[in-house]
Amino acid sequence: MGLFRWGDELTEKKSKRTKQSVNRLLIESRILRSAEIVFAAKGFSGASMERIAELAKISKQNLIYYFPNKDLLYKRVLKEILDIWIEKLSFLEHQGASPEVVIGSYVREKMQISRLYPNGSKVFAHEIISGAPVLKDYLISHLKPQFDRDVELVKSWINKGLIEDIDPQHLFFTIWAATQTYADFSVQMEVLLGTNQLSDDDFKRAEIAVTDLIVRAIGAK
Amino acid sequence: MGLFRWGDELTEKKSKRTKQSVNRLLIESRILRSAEIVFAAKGFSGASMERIAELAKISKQNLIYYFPNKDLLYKRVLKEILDIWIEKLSFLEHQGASPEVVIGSYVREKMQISRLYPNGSKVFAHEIISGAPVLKDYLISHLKPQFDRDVELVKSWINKGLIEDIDPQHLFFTIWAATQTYADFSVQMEVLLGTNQLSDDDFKRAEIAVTDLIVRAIGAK
DNA sequence: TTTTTAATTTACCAAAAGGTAAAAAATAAA
DNA sequence: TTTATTTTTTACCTTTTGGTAAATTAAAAA
Repeated sequence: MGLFRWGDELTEKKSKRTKQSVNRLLIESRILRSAEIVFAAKGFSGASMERIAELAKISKQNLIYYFPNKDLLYKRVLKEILDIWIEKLSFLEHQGASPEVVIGSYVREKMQISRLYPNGSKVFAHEIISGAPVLKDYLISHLKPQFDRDVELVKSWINKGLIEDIDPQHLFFTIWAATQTYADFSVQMEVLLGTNQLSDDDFKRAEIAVTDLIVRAIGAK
Repeated sequence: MGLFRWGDELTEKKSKRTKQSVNRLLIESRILRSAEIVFAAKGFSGASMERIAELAKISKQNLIYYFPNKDLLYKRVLKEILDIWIEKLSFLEHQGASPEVVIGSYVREKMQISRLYPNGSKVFAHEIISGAPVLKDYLISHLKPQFDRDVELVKSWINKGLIEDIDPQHLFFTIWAATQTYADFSVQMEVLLGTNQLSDDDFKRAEIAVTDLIVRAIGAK
């Protein structure tokens, strides 16, 4: 929670749960969902406050009442997806478990996030592709230390002979890419699989395919 | 060449190689390179003609003289990267070769494209993430048939017992994602690897890591 | 019921955007 | 050298954009 200082101020004014404040939270989350959709489709620069307001079914001026400017709204949307990742993607938690189990569950978790939060994932992708103008500091201060620790764990697996001698850093890059792509590039997949929208079944198959592939790639013994 | 009808008209007016027409080609390619950078950084909607012109060191009006509108310029940039992929990424060419060789060289080729044409790759990524408003038809008419053929080849490998029983479609998705990510998400990698820019050495290591990983994953025998 | 606070609407605005139109300058062809 | 063509510049124009300011309405607290 305290990880970010991004626009939380707005909602954190010691809310007693009045009818009004509940309604405010409702509207805010409707706005955030709309913003997520628009940012996912257009990136930060391409998104317009007008369009976000329209999707949220309020006026632009009213949107600005809830989120005084576009930057703040964008940061809040980014924060949401990062919080989800932090919550659900911890590598070190099951430190005792076997590599196969740890990596298997990590991959499955990330696949599920791609399915459940495709828009957040896309917003993140736009941000990184665009050079991470907003997130760079976060990547340095939070992601890198965790990454370094996770890499060490994989190295220890290699040293114990539990998995093949793989480059741990690039293993992570591949896992992230292979799972993230089910959110970001879903349109391409839909075309290639000849479907209108990736179904639960498509995702189930994808999850199995990717998990198997990665597990086989590390050569867990 | 005939694959696209996107703005080629401009350059295809039976050019005799006069000093002028050579200069024109020079300026056009300077513009295309600038456009690629701006589209890569901001996506279509976020890019401005003004900024592209500025990078190309001409006036906006002059830019419009060479490329009458933004759509056309965007399509030309997309066409460039697609042409490169078509030229360098043919799966069926070495049909006789072993799975390991075919997939290995495919992965290596795609990695090199990510290194040599990161901006084109990013423009493509923005386009797909945004729902492929421009490229959807192309994906259906050109990419899907090729994809289907490539999938059949992998299936035949499986049937002959040359590789593990893998879902071929998702294998391709993973290969694309794992290689593409070295263009699209390079900023994140730079942070995590603690470097300012991915070096040739980083790319060499990445190429080996990803190739090994995929080859091991298919369990080529 | 009156006063305070919160939410919404109305009215603007300056800057940036993608372009059009036409004149001026530079180059090539006759 | 004159004429035709290509390139560049200058001057505008409309629409969209993010945002301010203030008035109005709705709801909650005293």
